[in-house]
Amino acid sequence: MASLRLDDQLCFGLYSASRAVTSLYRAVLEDLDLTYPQYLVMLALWEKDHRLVKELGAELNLDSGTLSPLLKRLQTAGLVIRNRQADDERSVRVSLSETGRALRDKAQGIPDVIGAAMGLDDAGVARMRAELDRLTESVNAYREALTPA
Amino acid sequence: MASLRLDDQLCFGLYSASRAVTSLYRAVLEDLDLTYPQYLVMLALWEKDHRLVKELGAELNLDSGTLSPLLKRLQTAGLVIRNRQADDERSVRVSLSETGRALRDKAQGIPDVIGAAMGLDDAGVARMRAELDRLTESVNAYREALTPA
DNA sequence: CCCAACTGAGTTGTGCACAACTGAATGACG
DNA sequence: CGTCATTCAGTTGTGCACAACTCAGTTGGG
Repeated sequence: MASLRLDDQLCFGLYSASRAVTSLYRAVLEDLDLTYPQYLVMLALWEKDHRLVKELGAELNLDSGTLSPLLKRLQTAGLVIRNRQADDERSVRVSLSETGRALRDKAQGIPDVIGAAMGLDDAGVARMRAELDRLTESVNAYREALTPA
Repeated sequence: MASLRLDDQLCFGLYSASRAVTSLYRAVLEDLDLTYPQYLVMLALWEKDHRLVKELGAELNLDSGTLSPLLKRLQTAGLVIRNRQADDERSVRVSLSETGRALRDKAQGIPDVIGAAMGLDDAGVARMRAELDRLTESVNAYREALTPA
């Protein structure tokens, strides 16, 4: 029987760590005028441009309720362009603008800064990453079993 | 030189894990009509009742901008009571109502459910918790060095 | 061919997080 | 003692996250 003590709970550690990292990103991303979720979208697009909103949602696990306004803000900032697909008018393709592509240079140093802040070597990062992925998968599977799909 | 690839980044793993766990809590806490941050406040109060808003903020790392409306909602729900301190009119003490204290019984089983969903034994939880705490501390120290306090 | 079911993006409403601010209460100090 | 800085809770405004919904577009079955 696990206790209700705050200190014992892994979830609170996770929640704290996630907020600490987001807070560091806030400071680091100030230069680029991006929020952390916006940065994640840019990362996805720098890796592979011209994606459907649906594809971005699948990669980042975000629904249209989060992505639509976020992408609208990125478009207003001049970083991305949105076009309805001709062959399927329901879909919207998101592409980097020239400015958006250029911003990648300014972002080059960010992963190293974050890595340094975490104080982990490559092996430590890889191990923790693997553990977190396993935990995410386990928790999601459990939740999906609860919620009748 | 770390890459800008989304898959490589520990931060994204952390972000995903945190959201997955919160999502599971959403399902589990539905019965109690609590959100996850509200549940954290209740945990803190079940552990030690009659706390100042400032103390809750220090324990949960939340400022008044988050806590004030959250506590107002808990009060509206009849779970807590807020009183200005007589000896220092700036401070507000938060106490459990009878209903709030009673809710603890309904919450007893939650940690075990979450533990089961994570699929970790006690040692695994303890180890991960320790790693996350170390990471949080490291990241916060780094960020505080960046931001001229 | 038609229509019912489904899909994809967007909107609305709620509740965090957090920065920046307000305003009252307290404390420090010259 | 007066005043100036600090402290504490609360408010305002922005941006996620997510549920629930809308609505146009597409698809599949009869």
